[in-house]
Amino acid sequence: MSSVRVIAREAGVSITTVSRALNDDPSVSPQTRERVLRVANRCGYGPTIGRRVTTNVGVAYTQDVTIGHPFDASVLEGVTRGSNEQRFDVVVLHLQRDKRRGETYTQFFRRKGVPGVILRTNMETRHVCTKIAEEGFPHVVISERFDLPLVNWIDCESRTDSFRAVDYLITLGHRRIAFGMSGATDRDHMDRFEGYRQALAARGLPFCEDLVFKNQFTMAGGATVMNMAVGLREPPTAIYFADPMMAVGAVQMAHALGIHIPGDLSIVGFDDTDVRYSVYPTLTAVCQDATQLGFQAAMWLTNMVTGASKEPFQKTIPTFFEINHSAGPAPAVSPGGAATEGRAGEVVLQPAGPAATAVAHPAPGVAT
Amino acid sequence: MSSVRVIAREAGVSITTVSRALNDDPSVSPQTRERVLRVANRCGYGPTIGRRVTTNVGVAYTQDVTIGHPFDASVLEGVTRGSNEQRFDVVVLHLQRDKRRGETYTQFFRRKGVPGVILRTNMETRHVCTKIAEEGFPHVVISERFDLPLVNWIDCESRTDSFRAVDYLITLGHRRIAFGMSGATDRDHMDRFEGYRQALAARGLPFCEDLVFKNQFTMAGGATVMNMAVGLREPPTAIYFADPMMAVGAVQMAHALGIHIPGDLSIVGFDDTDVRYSVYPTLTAVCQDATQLGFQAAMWLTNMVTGASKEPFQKTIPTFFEINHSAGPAPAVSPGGAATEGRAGEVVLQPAGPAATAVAHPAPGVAT
DNA sequence: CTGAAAGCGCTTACAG
DNA sequence: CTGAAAGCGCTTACAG
Repeated sequence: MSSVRVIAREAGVSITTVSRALNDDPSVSPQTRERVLRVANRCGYGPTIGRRVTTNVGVAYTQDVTIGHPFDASVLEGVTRGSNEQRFDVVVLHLQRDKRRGETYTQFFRRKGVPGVILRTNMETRHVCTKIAEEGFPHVVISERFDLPLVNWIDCESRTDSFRAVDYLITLGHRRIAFGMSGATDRDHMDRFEGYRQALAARGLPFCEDLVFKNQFTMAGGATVMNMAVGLREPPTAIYFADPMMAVGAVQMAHALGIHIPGDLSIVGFDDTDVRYSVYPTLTAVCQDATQLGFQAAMWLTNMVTGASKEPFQKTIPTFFEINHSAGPAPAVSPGGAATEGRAGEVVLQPAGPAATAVAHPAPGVAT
Repeated sequence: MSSVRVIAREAGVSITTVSRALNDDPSVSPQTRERVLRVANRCGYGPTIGRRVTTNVGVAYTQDVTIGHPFDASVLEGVTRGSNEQRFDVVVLHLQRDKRRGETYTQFFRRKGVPGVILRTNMETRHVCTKIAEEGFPHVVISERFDLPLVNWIDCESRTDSFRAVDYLITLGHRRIAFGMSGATDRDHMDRFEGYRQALAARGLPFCEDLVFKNQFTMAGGATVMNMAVGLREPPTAIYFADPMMAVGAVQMAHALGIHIPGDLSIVGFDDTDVRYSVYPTLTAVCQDATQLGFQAAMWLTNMVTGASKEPFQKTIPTFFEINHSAGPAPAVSPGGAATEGRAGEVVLQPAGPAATAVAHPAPGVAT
C-alpha cells in the first residue's frame, strides 16, 4: 500500500495534484486525474488515521442495497458476530452511490477505510465480484459461487436437500409435483431446480414443463403460482417452493381458496430465517442458515486482513431439510376434482435414506 | 474538536504521551493515562483521515447487539436509506466490546471516526443515552422516549392505537379481553398497557389482573400465554398481544389446541415488520413502521452533523391499526366451554370513531 | 490547471 | 515511564 508520494513520483506530478485527484477536486484536469488514478490503482492506495490501521469490515452490495430483508439481516447478524471476534466493526457501503468513475474498487474501499469487504451480489452484477477479486482486494462473496479460483465465496448447497425434499414428497405418494421459484438465475436457484428435476428422474417420474412456475419472490408471487397451479387441468398434488416468501403466500392463498394443506395439497418451502414457524401449518422446508454464512465469511475475512490467514476461501455449507406440517400423503383426488394420474392407488414408496435423516421438528408453537 | 497538541498542553505532557494514552500503549502510566483522557474528554478529540472528515453514522446498542432481529433490520434499512441522502455510510459499533474504561462516549465515537450515533437501548441501559446526551455528542435514540430536553429521540406512539384495538374488540362484543406482553418495562410497552386499560375503562369494563399475562417476547412466550389463558376458569374471548412474536406463537398454539381464530377466540397482535401477513388467519394488529423510525433519525442526525440543523429532535410518529382476519365477533360460548359473563346476548356496540378509521387490509395472500 | 512550500496531526525510534 | 526530534501522510493557501 503506497502513499501520495509514491504515486506522485510514478505519475510524474506533485503530491498536491495527487491529493486533489484522489479527492475529486474540480481544478485538476481530466487527463491528469485519470493518469493519477491509474497509477494509484496499480500501486494500491489507502488513507490511514495517523498510522493506525482502520478496523472496519465493509459490507457492500453490487446491486441495490437490501439490508432490511430478513435474509440480509441474518447475514449481517453473522457478519457482526464474526467481525466481533477480531474486534472489527462493520460498515455498510454504497458502491453505486459513492464509487467514482475511473476509481478502482480497491481505491474505493481504501478510501472508505475498509481493508476487506463482504459482498452480496446477483447474476446481473456478479462480474463486479470478479473484478474485485482480480484487483486482489480482500473479499468474500456471500451466497454465490464462482469457478475462478481467485474469487472467495461461501454458499449454501441446496441441491442435495432440494432432491431430498422432492423425494420425500414422492415417498408420500405424490406424482404431480410442481416447482415454484423466482426468476433468479443464480447458481443457488439453479441448484434447487436441479434437485427437483433429479429427484423426479431418480424415481422415474416425468419432468413436466407446465409444472414449473416462475414469479416474483414475494407472497404475492407465491399466491399467484398457487392460483395458477390449482387452475391446471391436471393440478399438482404438491408444490416445492424454492423461495421463502413464495411458500408463505401460497399457503395464504390456499386458505383463501379453501384448499386444505396438507390434506388437499402438500407444500414444501424454502426458509432462510424463521418464517416457517409463523405459517400455518408450519412449513416443511429446505432451510439455510444465513447467520452462519455471514459469521464464517467475517471470520475468514478478518483473519485474512490481519494476516493470520493466507488461504483462499471457497466454502459450501449444507442446508438442512426440516419436516414440519405442510406436507402429507398425496390425496386420492386432486384439489381441482380431476383424478390424479391413476397412480394414487399404488403402494406408497418407503422414505429413502436421505429423507429419513431429515430433522424432525418439535411441536408447533413451541419454537421461536 | 481539538488535537493532540492542545490536549498535550492542557494535560502538561508531550504529544507523544497523548498519542500513547489515546492508543492504550501499555508503557504509559495509569495516572498519566487517566489525566490525558480526562483532558481529552473536556476538549473533545477525534482523529481525521488527513484533513478529511469521516462520513460514517454510527449505530450502537447500549445493550446486547440484536442487529439480526426483524425490528432492528427494518430500523437499519431506514437508517441506511436516510444516511444515503446525505452520502453518509453506516457503521455498527460495539460499545461493550470496545469502549475503554475511563474513556468518554464522545471519545469512543470520535476514535471510531463517527460524528454522530443512532442508539438502540432498553430500560436497564437507558442511562447510557442520557450520558451521551450530557456529553453533547450528536445522537438520536430509536424507539424510546426521554423527559430530559437534551436527549434526542424518535418513538412510535402506540397508546392511541392500543386503545383503538381494544375498543374495536369491545365493539365486536368481547367483554373478557386479556393482555399479553413481554416483561419489558420501557415507556413504549407501558403505553400499550395503558391503552388497554383505558379502553376497558372507557367502556365501563372491569380491569382484571389475572387477564394480564407477561412472558417471553417469543413465539414460545405467546404459546404459553395462550395455554394459560384458555385454562382459566373464565377464559377471555379475545387477547391483545403487545409484542409481535407472541401473537404469532399464540395463534400457532390455538391451532394446536383446536381453538378456532377468530370464531372461538379473537387475537389482536402488534407488528413492526410484515409478519402479520404470514400468520393464518392474518393478524389484525397495531403496527409500527420501524423503517420510518430509522429513516427519520438518520435524516436528522446527518443534517445535525453537517451543520444544516441545530434544532433538538424529539419526535413521535403514530402507529396504525390494521384490520385483518384474526379478530371477529365474540362467541356466545367461550372456548373452554364455560358460559361467558352472560353478556353475549347483548346488543353489539357499533364501532366507535377511531376503529372505524382503521386501515382495512386487502385480501390475504396478495400482500407481500 | 499545476506545484513548492507551509503546516497540521499523528506515530515511532531513540535517548534518557 | 516520558519526551524531543524525526518523519510520514496529507491538505491547503499562495503563486504562477
